[in-house]
Amino acid sequence: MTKPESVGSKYTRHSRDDVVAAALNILDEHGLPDLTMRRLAATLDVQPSALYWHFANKQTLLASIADQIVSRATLPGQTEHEWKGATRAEAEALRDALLAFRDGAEVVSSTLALGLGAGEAQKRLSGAIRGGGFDQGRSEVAAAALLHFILGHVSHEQQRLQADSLGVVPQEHSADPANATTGARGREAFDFGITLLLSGLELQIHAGTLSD
Amino acid sequence: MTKPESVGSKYTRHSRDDVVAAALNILDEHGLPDLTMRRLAATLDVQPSALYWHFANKQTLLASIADQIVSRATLPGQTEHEWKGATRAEAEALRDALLAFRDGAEVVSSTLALGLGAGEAQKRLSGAIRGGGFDQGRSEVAAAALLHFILGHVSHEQQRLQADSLGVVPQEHSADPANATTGARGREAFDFGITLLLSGLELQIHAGTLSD
DNA sequence: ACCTGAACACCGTTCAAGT
DNA sequence: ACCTGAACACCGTTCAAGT
Repeated sequence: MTKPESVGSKYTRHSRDDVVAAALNILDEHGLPDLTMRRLAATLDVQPSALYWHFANKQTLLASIADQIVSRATLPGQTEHEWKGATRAEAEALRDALLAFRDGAEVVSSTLALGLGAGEAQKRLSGAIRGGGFDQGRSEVAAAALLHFILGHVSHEQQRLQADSLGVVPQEHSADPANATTGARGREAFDFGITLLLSGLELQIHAGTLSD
Repeated sequence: MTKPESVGSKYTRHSRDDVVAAALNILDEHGLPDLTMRRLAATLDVQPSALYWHFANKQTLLASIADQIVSRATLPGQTEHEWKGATRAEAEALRDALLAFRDGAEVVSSTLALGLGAGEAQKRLSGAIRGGGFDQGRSEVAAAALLHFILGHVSHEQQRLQADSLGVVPQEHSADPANATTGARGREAFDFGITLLLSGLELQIHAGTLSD
């Protein structure tokens, strides 16, 4: 499935999608630091320079990877009708999608400024928020705030996951009960942050200014 | 001032602080991608290997840089007495400190998992929040949420700053009025996000559960 | 206490040329 | 349409040895 058509050509040939799929594989199995152009080329039995026929540079490739990760964030039932529940569901789906790939949050974060990858995520969030009757501008700024929290939280979570697996545990930081953003408490802390933002946003319905 | 004592030795010698100061200089003038160990060594008129006497690795050096950036986040008047104002003031000070150095937010973010650099920031925030009567655990989780938003927002801001300066402006994303996290609207969007989190947190005072 | 010199094992990217 | 081969200009890190 990852392999190309292999029509009677002299050597293996790949499509753009093949490259992205192979990259996602390396990312999930070895992490972002190991996702190099040279290593990716090697797993495809190809010279590193061949990748530059498919992508202008590594940054562009990472953007495509981010797109794939975010696009896998699908809602389960879609049975939510009120905006808070709908927005929370989008946030949870996004968290799950980011957690599904090693270093997923960091990859998506790195493409945020380019409007790729994370752009789709922000659209979903702001769309759900708009269901609450907020205007376009407010919905987008609120969605950006949600997205920053989500990416930061999950990124933190994933950094710790791999720091712990490497045994690089400075002091008590690993199993510290006060550090509520890891492990089983990860989901709890995540929900708490989302709650703060959503209930704060709800108060804004009857407010006309951005200030307090 | 950056130069060492230069007591009659055969070549220039530097302290750990000299190295950090020079690194901060490179960071601010050329950005994080240009902050390499080799380049840093060159500006200090030293071999790259010399840096490894002062720091175990680049990660550790970045942590010290993050510490410096965060420690510069000082409050102006300290005239706030109620927790919301005090917490907002800490958040603003942190934002200013991050913006004071090119790629400052990204550097601090990258050290978040290690508990260095950003740890100091989280302590300040949770300390201010505790003034509202929240227990230790809640204050820390809330501070983490604030910190994730702050780092994500400023990081986004700084990424766009340098993307624009490089002329890499995909489509209308640069001056897009809908993109409310850049330029003059950056401060506004930042304050809005902080408001959402703080007012959401205020509602939690009379709530016993983490859920909605 | 702080640095040199030399090496190891890598990177991303370009570009003419091949099929 | 997709890839090779070869090169360019870099990286972070280690380690014995010097002063």
